[in-house]
Amino acid sequence: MTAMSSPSNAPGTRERLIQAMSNGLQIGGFHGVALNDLLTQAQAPKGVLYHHFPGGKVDLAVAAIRAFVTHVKTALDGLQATHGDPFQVIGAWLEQAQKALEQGAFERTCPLASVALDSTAEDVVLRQAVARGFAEIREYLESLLEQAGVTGPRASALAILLVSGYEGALIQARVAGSVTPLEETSTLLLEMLRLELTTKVRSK
Amino acid sequence: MTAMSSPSNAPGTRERLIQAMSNGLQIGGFHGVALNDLLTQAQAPKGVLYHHFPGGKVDLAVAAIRAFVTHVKTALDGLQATHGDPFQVIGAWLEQAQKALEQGAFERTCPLASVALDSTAEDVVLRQAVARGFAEIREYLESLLEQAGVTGPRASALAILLVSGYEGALIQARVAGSVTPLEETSTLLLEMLRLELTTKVRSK
DNA sequence: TTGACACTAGACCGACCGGTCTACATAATG
DNA sequence: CATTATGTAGACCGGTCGGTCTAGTGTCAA
Repeated sequence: MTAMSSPSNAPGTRERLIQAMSNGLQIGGFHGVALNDLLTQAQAPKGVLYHHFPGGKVDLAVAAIRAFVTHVKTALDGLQATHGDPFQVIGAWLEQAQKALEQGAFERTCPLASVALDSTAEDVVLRQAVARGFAEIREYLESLLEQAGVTGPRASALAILLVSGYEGALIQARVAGSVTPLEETSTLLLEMLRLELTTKVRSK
Repeated sequence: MTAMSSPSNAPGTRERLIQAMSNGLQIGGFHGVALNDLLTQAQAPKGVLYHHFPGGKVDLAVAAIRAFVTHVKTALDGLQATHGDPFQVIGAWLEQAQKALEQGAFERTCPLASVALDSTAEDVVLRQAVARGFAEIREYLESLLEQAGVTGPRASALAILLVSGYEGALIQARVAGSVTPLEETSTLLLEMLRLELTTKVRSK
């Protein structure tokens, strides 16, 4: 193995490329982001991209999606460490999303969503990566809800709703240039969750 | 005025272009769709596009967005005519969306969402068109809920949630290649709505 | 030392994109 | 009939895209 670089070292070129692609996907989507821009942003020449990602743009995008999902799960892990109650974890997650939205001036959305929408049926690998990402996040939320006493199928349905509401709210917030859609959606989502949890606790 | 063509006549070239762009936006998004493809699809040469839409691609997309929103509102009007209860109208709307999703083999999504995500901050007109479209749909749902006795602010919040859930569910359904996300989301959304309406009726 | 290998580096290319341009058909208007 | 509006038609262009190619660099192992 080479002296340095591969996994876990400096901000390695490979990682910078992934980071740049992640940014690009959040801002402009898969078709909207130009490879040359990413390379400029990552201070890297063309060849290095082809070296690390033989599959080119698609390959890099898949890596960025994977990295993003990992990032989300890590963030949720962190929240889980500071908040005992699953309900509070989800509340904190939505709150955090709102702050991120404001900080990003409403230009950053979920890369999963953007890739999901501007990919066509031919982009099989891209779609699969997104599908898997969503599934992982849903599973995480699902297990969180189950910890709070919600039964399997119900937890699964609620996890889907949480993701639906979150993604849909981000879309509306972006074009409106306002946090209101996310705010209102979060409030109602949490309201519903609270209702669910108290009911479940009663029946426990 | 010319003998024929302008508004409401044959399937006019202009309308065919709008229709093609609408398809394109639903399938590949703004950046994902090629003008040449649209022209082939609409059996029209380049010049005719420039004639009808001096602003080019953006102009055409705005028209397609407008047309789509009108189409949605018309569809809701139709549902309202056959279903007296606002709750049933929304239920029928979600059901219809599910059928459309299956018929389109999960490739057609809401053009509002796709444009919202693959447009950047520079695409002002595009963003505004989408923002207005979302606002109009929300207002429609809001008035529907108010008819059912929900008070203003609450109706507004619920309208936002409905759109959020709907859009987010479509995204998940698309990449999953399954109606399940939309099914589950719809069920929970309607459940919440029913709870809301019975509560309101009681307090009426 | 030297060969192999991982990585960096950027010039280059064909394809395609959106946009512009000029030419033509049709038909209402004077 | 001539004129002008409106709409149809497609060749053409500059710019940019993603992808490929060849060359250079540093560091291991033999």
